[in-house]
Amino acid sequence: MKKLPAQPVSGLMDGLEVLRELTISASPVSCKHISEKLGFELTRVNRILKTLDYMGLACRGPSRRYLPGPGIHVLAIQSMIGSGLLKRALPVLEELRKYKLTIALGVLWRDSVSYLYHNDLSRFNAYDAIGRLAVHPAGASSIGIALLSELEDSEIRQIYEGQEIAQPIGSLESLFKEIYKSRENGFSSIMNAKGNLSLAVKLGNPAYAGIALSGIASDEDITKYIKILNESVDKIGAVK
Amino acid sequence: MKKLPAQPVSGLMDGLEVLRELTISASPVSCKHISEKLGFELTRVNRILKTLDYMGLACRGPSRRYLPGPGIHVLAIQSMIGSGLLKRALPVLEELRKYKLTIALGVLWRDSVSYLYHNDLSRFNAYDAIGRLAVHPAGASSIGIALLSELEDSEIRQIYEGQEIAQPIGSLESLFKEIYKSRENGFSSIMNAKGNLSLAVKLGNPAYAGIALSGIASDEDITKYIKILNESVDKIGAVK
DNA sequence: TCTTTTAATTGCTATAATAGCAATATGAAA
DNA sequence: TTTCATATTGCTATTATAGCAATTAAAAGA
Repeated sequence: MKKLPAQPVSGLMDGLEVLRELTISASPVSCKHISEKLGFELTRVNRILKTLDYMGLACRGPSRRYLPGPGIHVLAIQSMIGSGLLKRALPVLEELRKYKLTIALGVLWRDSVSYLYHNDLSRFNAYDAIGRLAVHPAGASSIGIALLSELEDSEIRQIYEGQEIAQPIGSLESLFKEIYKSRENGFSSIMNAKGNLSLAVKLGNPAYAGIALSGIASDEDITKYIKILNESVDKIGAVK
Repeated sequence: MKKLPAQPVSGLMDGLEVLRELTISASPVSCKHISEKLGFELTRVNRILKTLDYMGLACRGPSRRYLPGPGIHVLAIQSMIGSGLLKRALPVLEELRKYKLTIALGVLWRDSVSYLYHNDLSRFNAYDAIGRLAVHPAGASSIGIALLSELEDSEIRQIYEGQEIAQPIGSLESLFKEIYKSRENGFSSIMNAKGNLSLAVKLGNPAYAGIALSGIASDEDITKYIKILNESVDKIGAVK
């Protein structure tokens, strides 16, 4: 982890954390919820939300809860431009459709994975796969496990302090077991309720995203798919 | 414009402005450039950039200039999820391809328009149109003019203070002439070097984006296209 | 409809962060 | 190697902030 600068701008750090929580919440959220989720003092959360509201990045909805405001469209597009990941990754991910598996690209923030691309059994064209932007618990996602495995144990414990852990993992102990396996293997592997596997590898060093193939029969040789995923990582990384 | 809250978080406001400038810059930028562009004190810009660096949202490149860091991918995906605009707009924009015109969706920030979607003469499928994420001077864009027309004259003057104004507009006086026309018409109309028209309307109230059709022959009846654009706006607005 | 409960919002002020000047350090350019 | 331009940091007076508690505003319940 990078060293904290001598005079960090704490309003920027905390403010962005609050904004992120807004963006990945499926419904409007209360000051109280954010305060508890992020461990921030209630008044501070309120002041941040009112500042985001002023900037157009949040707005107060019914029941005095907050949701993203119209300014989020502007920030989203600007961030996508600055990121350039969509442009680089799309052709590579589209190429993976030939395997008829589910393809995903996602990122981790705290205990959640956000998907930029998710192509269920490769059935969709790119814009449907992109349009399936969604958030899932990190513990229930092979990408989530892969990316959590890059964090320090203490940081992981802090993230999950006071949080429930989603099925199928169910406990912090089980989560760590999966994380340790991922560290050892260099990829993560999760089996779903149907007995199929989801395999994920990390993108970037240090990792900022993960890509996954899932729907793999559990008796198949997974080394083939790990190789395919790692080649995709190399291609995405190489594209200008 | 919304009222400034009693205790705004100034680090969040200024910090996000700096981040935006990073995201839309085609190459790494210096502290000095950002200071002059945004009118911020140099040391403050440096502190903000160091904080963004710490957060992973910026990193220091060669020649001590800054560019977006790997964390921008995470913020980009989260913002896109919180925005939901891509999912809503894509089907509507794809429908417009039947007119064989150039289709665009973009947003305004300061003197720049950022395009989420830009489909040159409708030739591309969605993912190429999305992948053409780019930034252009607002004054050279029909979407830019349409969105600038929503701002107060004083705010526009402040944005362009000390900035050069891109061709074909060329001067602040010409820019205001186009803006006044857009306010009067309820849409903006720009003619390019080839004598074709670009028409844009605003999306959202207050507007947060614009959509445009361009490559229209200057002798065509534009009311047809204005109607089409306004219908598209209604469709995008209506989709959940 | 009225009362109670919950939580957002704001007043207030001691504390800590910050703004920003100027000095220093670091690369880039000559 | 020297010079120049700009990033970075030291320093401190000033201002913003943190956060408690009071007040206000909804939501929920009777």
